[in-house]
Amino acid sequence: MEKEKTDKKDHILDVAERVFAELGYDGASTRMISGEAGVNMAMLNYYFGSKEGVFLAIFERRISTFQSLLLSIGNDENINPWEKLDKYIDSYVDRVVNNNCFHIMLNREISKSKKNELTDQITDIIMKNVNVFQDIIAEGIKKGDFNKDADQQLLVATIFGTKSYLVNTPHISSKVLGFDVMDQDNQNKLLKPRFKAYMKTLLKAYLQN
Amino acid sequence: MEKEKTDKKDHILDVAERVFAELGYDGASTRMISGEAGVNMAMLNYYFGSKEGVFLAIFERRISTFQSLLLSIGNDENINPWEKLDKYIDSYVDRVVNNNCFHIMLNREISKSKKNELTDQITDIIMKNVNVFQDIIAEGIKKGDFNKDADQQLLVATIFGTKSYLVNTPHISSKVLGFDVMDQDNQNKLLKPRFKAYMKTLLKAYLQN
DNA sequence: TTAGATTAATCAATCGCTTGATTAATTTTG
DNA sequence: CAAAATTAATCAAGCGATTGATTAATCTAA
Repeated sequence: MEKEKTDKKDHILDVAERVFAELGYDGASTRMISGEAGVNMAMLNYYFGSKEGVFLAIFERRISTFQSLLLSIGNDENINPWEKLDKYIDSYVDRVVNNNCFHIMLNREISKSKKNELTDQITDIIMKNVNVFQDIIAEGIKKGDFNKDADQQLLVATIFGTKSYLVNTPHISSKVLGFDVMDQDNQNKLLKPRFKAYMKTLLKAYLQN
Repeated sequence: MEKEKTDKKDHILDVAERVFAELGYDGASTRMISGEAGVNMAMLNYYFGSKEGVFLAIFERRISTFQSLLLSIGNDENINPWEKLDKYIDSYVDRVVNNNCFHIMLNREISKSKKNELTDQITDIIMKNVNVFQDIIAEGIKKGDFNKDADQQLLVATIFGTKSYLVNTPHISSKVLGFDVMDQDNQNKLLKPRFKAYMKTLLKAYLQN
């Protein structure tokens, strides 16, 4: 029973994540989510307290493991900055593409220019990921591996922005790339390897002395 | 009266653009927009027919001149691809940063993964801008100025994605850059020149043979 | 006077959420 | 063990509030 309960909650979160990504937080109604998940509407509030509670539950489910994964790369003292960069890119691309619905949802909320409790929470979490990346760059510059004139901050904008463009605006990026980036098969066979290779080449070109 | 009417409509669109950027299309109510604009709610429908009509009016007001500006750069036969790239970046950065509210609004809508009439219209317009950029790159590669191994498509993702990161997620980018990117003074003195210089350096590093 | 501009009042629809009741599962107790 | 008591899960119904939109009355200006 305990197992089934967890599965059901997980199922609701799966559906909610997709619907939020499709229609946005405001555009998605609790009736729609519960309907597509095949549960009574009151269950959302029973399990998660509120609509915002559902959103936060999706959030918490995704971030914890990802966070520690990236940190372990950043703190690994046995590899040099170039290798760290490669590893970071590989892990980041895999994760972001696999959980694209979540990242679409995430980005939509954080792009509201008016602050609120929710955006503040999201900002804090995202900044941790950003800091790991920035530390890698800073270390590489300090050690003399990377070009000291590189703009660390805007480089952050480039890696995370390029990802956002590909994942968060699928209608555009699909037209640009010539295949459906929302299709899981395309993601694994076409998008991921190409994105990784491109990003490494780009960073190498910019960061090398 | 005719003049005043135009001014009033423009004022409504200014307010609506900002409110849409702050709260998203769904999150912004017609009551809120009319309230902040100081007009009766029914005026929105009187002038623009519907909430979506307001949104589209904002859209039409912004795109036409921008479109032809970029096209004139792309079609200029008196300058080489490198110069075109520089000009494109300058114009694009200026425009996007100046009209950041509009672009936040724009990006939020296009990042809904579920298609609708609105997203289709937006997609078409955006693709025109993208195509101008891509033509410049393709021309440069063809002429031998740019590295033929460059990934044209992902380069599109990088320039537009980097911009999105800086402009559309101001809470994040402000923390990364260390100043408020929504402040107009910071935009002109700090963000624009730095963004332009960085983008040119980055593209040069990646595209040079 | 009259067409256009503006208003307050109102519409039906939908929103998130709560309720009270019912069923299913678990625990307690004799 | 089995009856009783308790808890958890699920449901249909409906709440008040808000949404975008419309109406009809009023006002303004040429």
